[in-house]
Amino acid sequence: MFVNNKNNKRDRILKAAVQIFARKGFYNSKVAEVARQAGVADGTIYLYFKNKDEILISIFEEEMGNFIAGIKSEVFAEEGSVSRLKKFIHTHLQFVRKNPNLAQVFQVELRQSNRFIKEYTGSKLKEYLDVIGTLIIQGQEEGSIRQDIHPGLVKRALFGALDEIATEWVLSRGGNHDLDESAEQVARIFIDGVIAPRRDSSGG
Amino acid sequence: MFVNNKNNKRDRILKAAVQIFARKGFYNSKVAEVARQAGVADGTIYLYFKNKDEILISIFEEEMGNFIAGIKSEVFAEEGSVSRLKKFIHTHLQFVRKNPNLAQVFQVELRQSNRFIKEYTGSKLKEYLDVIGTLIIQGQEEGSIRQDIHPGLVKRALFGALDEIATEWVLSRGGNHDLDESAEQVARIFIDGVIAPRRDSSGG
Amino acid sequence: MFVNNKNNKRDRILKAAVQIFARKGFYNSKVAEVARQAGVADGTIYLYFKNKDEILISIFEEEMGNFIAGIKSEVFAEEGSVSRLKKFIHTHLQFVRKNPNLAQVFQVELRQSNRFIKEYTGSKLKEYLDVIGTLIIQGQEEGSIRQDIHPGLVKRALFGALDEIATEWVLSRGGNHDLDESAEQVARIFIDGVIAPRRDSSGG
Amino acid sequence: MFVNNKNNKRDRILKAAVQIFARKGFYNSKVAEVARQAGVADGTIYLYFKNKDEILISIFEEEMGNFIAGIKSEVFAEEGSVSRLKKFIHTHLQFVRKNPNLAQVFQVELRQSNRFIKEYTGSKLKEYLDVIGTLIIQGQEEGSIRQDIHPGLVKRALFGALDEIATEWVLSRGGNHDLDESAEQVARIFIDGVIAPRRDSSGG
DNA sequence: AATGAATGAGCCTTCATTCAT
DNA sequence: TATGAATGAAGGCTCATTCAT
Repeated sequence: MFVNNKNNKRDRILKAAVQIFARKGFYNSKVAEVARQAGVADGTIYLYFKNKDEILISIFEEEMGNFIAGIKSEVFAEEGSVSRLKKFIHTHLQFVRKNPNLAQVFQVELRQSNRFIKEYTGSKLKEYLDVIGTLIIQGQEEGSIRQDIHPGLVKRALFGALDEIATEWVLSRGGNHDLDESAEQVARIFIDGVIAPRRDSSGG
Repeated sequence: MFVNNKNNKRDRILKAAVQIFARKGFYNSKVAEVARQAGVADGTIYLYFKNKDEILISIFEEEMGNFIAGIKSEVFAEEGSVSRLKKFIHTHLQFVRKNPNLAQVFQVELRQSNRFIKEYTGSKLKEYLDVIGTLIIQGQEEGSIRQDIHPGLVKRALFGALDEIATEWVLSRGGNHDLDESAEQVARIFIDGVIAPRRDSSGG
Repeated sequence: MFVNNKNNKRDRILKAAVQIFARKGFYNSKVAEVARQAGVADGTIYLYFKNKDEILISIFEEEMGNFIAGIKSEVFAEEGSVSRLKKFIHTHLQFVRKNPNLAQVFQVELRQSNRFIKEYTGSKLKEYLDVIGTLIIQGQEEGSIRQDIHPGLVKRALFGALDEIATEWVLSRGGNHDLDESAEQVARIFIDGVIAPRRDSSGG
Repeated sequence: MFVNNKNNKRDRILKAAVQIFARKGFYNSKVAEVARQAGVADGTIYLYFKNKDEILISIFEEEMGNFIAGIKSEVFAEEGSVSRLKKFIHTHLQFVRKNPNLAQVFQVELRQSNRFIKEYTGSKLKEYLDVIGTLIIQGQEEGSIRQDIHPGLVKRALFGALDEIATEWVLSRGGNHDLDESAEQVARIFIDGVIAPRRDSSGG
């Protein structure tokens, strides 16, 4: 789908970087290692990326771009905001399950680049969070989601919850639990809350 | 108020490190800067900490220890699991608001230490998460929290949500929103869900 | 004359190290000084040598290799073990006279590297000592050298004597005596002994 | 004999230094280690010695002083220069055998102190070498030692030979040979030479 | 005289980046 | 475009020495 022969080498570098960064962490990965893994010379890296940080940013920008496009089409194929929210949650964690190295970089290593955190306000991250925000707003408009919560807050809360669950899964290398089941649970919590249903309320 | 004058110097180093790490990031902070800020010689640092990583770990271990003790006493002073859950959420974000530097270190810099992430399975972090877990289990026992959710999942989801909100607040230096209001919202979402109340259920 | 232009830089570093180590001593020489003297950057050193100790080891290994080859060809061009022994003694001290810096490193600085002394059982040093050992054995076989001395002991004793004389010469920067005359004397002592010839033995 | 209760602590430091220096080498021995081994505080060392080098110098000066006095009385109890020379050789190597730690420091570690080698012209070492020199001169005067060798050269050659043999013995921790037998051999070589006796010369 | 906590100068080594080929 | 040898700034850590107690 995104086969681009012209940027063959650039892609190889990016793939190599994902492997290395995931395995050793950003700060402990050497540019020379990425070059070796990609099968190019050290200097070649700098023909495609301004510096080490830019490799990380590019991984995020480009892979995240693909992922956002994908999750959007999945989510908006559903009908109704609540269904779409469920779909979002499942798709997010499925992506993690299917791309553990990339997820490791997203979850953990990305945060180790100061330039990323401090300077990169993150159009892509913002765009991703806004998918959630949009869902919430639409739900509020259609009446299926309560009015007294801020979309901007929900999107952070939901993203944080998914992120933490993904991080734990990634760090424990999937040992601890089933991500699909986790998705089910997160959906339940965010949609219906943790509170026990009030029996008497339906009695009238 | 500070009990131990003996560890005066150790404390000063720790406080200084929190400042410096928060301001410049762990990897961009020099040991010499921490020393200068603490008013000690470079070498003195190594009388109290084995290496730079150990300073970070110690910040976490010790401050987190205090915080956990504090939040536990606050939370368990409340009656009922739902009230306790609310209290937990508010206290977590209040702590962030009152200790922005420390929060910055917890939220962002701590994750830049490989030793922390890879080796430190984190008894303190686990202990903190288990406060939430315990609340959920007690709520399930007393019937106020639904049975079909896993405490282990809720604790991750709630911690992740709070963590993400705190991170955004810390990175935007509090510009974007009011953390107390955010706490209110998170409580609402986790307890009651985002779904709109079913009108007919109340039988009116 | 210098065969390999390729290892131009490695050679320059080695030459520079000999100069610096001889002048200031191994432990008081800074890698940066060697680099400056060699006209390369600090980091370049580490493209050719794993660490500071390895520079010292390499000096020994390579220069000693050349020297051993040279002294062997000189010595074995002579006829008869006694003549060969004389030649060995003279050649050893001539080398010292002609390469005072290198000799300084061999005599003094090399012994300051723990790795050298403790770990380096020294194939080259052993090889050198064995040149003497071989001479003695051959002399014993041909009857020109007495049977009641151990070649392994003679080689140590002779090497030690030459070494000490060289060290004194090196440390006094040649001021005290003429090395060729010293060689003559050492040959005399080791071959004929210090004892006065017995007059009556010649049978009058 | 040299029990000096006043300098109890100074002695303990010196003894400790011999142990530590012998075990780990001068440059790899820490002053703090010597202090611990001696059972004193780090700072106490500096009440008795100006700096680390001075400890080494003092070991040499003081132990060497004792040793020189001892070897002199042993040697000059003998009659005749040749016998005295033999006695010297045996006593030197016996001392090594009986004081391996001290010998290790003399043979190896002492050379690692630049101040020692460069600045310390070594009155004690000179005094020791002069014991040999005196023997040779007396032998030449009494006619038992040949006139055509320089006492100054012999003393260096003999000291170097003994030193090298001792060093090997010390580094191999005595495994390789018997020092008394070595002494016998060295005496034979230095007195009679390595050359085979000329049969016909005595034949008349 | 004794302590030992504190000092801080010093240096080896790493590694992101450059540039001549 | 591509190379990879060369660069050199930067910093964590050590340890001999000091000094207030």
